[in-house]
Amino acid sequence: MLDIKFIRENKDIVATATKNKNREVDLDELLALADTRKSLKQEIDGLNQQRNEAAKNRDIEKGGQLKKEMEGMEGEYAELDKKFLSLMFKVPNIHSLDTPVAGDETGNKVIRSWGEIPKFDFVPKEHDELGKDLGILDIETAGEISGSRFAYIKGDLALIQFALLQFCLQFLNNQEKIESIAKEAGVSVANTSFTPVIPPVFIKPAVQNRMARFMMPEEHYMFPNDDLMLIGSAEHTLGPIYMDKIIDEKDLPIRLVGYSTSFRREAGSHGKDTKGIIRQHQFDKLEMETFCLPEHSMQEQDLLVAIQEYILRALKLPYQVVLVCTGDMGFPDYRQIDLETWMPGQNKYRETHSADLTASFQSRRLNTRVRRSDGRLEPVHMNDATAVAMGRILVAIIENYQQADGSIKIPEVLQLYMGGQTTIFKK
RNA sequence: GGAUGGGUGGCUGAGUGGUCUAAAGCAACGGUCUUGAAAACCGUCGCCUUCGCAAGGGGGCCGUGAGUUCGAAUCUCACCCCAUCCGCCA
Repeated sequence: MLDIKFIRENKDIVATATKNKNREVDLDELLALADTRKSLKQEIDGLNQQRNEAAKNRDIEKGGQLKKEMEGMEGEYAELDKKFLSLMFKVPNIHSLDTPVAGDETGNKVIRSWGEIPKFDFVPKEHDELGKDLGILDIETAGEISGSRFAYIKGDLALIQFALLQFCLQFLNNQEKIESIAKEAGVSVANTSFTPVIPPVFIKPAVQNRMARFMMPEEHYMFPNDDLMLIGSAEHTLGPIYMDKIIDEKDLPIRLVGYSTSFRREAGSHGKDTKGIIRQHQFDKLEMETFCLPEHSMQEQDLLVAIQEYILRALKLPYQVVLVCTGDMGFPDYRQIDLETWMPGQNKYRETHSADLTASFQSRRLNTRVRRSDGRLEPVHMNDATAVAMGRILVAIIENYQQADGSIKIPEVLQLYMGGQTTIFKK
């Protein structure tokens, strides 16, 4: 959510950003509504003042009269307030100056790439075929047991997931490592390490709403009987961790890394990525969430991207860094940077990472503030970013590390966490 | 799931219809004293919103939402959450 004062004073910027993000909001209506709401509130405040005086003087007659006069006004105000807020919630975040302006994902800009696209002296296969042949991926059985878009990840592939987890948590929890990654990337930020968190996977819809994401209920698994829903990302329960709290400036930045399963209904993506485990109803993800001072948040996002790149480089997976354009970026994002990893089986880059800088957009709605050293209060800035989306990284490893005989080499950095095993063979 | 007790400012905690404009303590901040620090003493000290150049004033907030009343932290109802015990359980 934006600040109404900001909208009032920067109507053009907000209108342009909204249009660039393919959203529609009547800002004039919003501002008019804000004025009406404010003047009605002032009227109520005035009457309340009189009412308070009458009560103090035990003036029962005057009090009763005022009470009658005010009848319905509070309800009217509540109605107005509701309308006002529902419009406020429809205004997307503005975007950064360096965000490309374009209508759809074709406007995304590749800002750098790393690694050589591997050349095979055989026709590379897709991960689902390789996985099936090696007995480490069973989609058929999952289909019978749970339906489409589910899978059994078995044997050495399951071990690779735990190795990935170990590898990432080790360095994310290490200050010196964070410092060296930042230094290497030319980013100047605190070297605070990431606190590992295993968060809840259920969330109250009311709290999820306060994450200021454009929520489509049909995209989530909803449990109305319990007033709960399943999270689509660890970000959903990590972000609200300081809801309605004030953080001291000296305690920032706060960096969390959460490991959880993510659940997505994928209602709007029928027929898309139906093969393999690229798009699942359920996948595990290691997700970073950070809180920092406003003046540090761009650099903070740069650090998160540097960490993502560090992980892909360590795994020796070719990738490109994409600055996501206005038409493709998230509703609450100020700047979105995606990483796309090369998938030889599909012969293209596929999104494996996303880094969202939401600035004060989520924190304002969550009411997570920082007390500055001069006593001033303001919303903190928030960043969230993928560390490892397990499903898709497993796909990338299988496809990039496949050998002519159908076996799969294990990335060197993970071998340590797999008892020194170097290759996945058919058992 | 059953029973009981609770949710009050950053924290502890008093307050059971009107001097609550929420006591007191702790923490924090400023000062006095001191070579410095501690202690002691003095002072400041919630959030949102609105009017005002400012000083300052108004309104709202005691888990959330509705209600009763001239007047609600206090009474009523619903819901949420926490603690303890019992039951069940990884």
